[in-house]
Amino acid sequence: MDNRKLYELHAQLCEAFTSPKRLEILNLLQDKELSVMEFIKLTGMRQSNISQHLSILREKGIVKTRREGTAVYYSLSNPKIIKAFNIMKEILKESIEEKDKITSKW
Amino acid sequence: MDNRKLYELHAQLCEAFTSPKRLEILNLLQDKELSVMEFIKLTGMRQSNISQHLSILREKGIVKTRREGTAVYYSLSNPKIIKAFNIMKEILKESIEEKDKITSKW
DNA sequence: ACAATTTATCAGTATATGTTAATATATTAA
DNA sequence: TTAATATATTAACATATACTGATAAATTGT
Repeated sequence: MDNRKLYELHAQLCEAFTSPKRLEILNLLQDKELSVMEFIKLTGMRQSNISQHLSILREKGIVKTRREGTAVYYSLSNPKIIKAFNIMKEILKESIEEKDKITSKW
Repeated sequence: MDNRKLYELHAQLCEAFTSPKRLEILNLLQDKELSVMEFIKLTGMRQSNISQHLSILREKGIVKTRREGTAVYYSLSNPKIIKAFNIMKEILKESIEEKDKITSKW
């Protein structure tokens, strides 16, 4: 595939991860599926807001859905995403440690 | 660290990766350092635009700089970011393959 | 068919982001 | 000090995003 096209897709994927709320949602989905009602109880977010965030994640193919009665259950399409998140968290940790090292010299 | 705070930081980091141009810049920095002039030659982007993108990457601690005369050389602060990118690319590849599988049934 | 429950969508508003052209700053050499 | 070169910053504009409250749609049980 053309590199420019790949950067475009990669960038569009990352847009999903620029919201703390969506990251919270994805972290809750690490090892289980959840319905919208369960998200509301666990996060305290508004129903419309949660549905919107889930809709964004679904559009991008990051989560998939399964209906059971009136409830819709969400789960990760590709659990590999957790691996990417863990690397990001390592980077954040190292970045914070680096900052601490510098400020501790003052 | 508080989870909410971590999601906030993680989200802010990912904002850096929502621009195809910044991803192109970071990919060029995979194994070498580059000056702004070199970026201009390699990408064809405008000088002000490249400086702005580099500024965003530097603010977020993703790249670091080294001055040599009038030239400023940019390089990755933490090469681990490439590992995260590679996982993302795998996910994109698998996502595309999945779509192909579905459409080939029609 | 109707009510209750759960989820999705819409309209409106506020805030954030990316791009360009112009200008400012920093460094070096003459 | 001045000119030349490389980089950074700014202002202006256009576009995109997030949130809320209200409403619509889907499913189930009576």
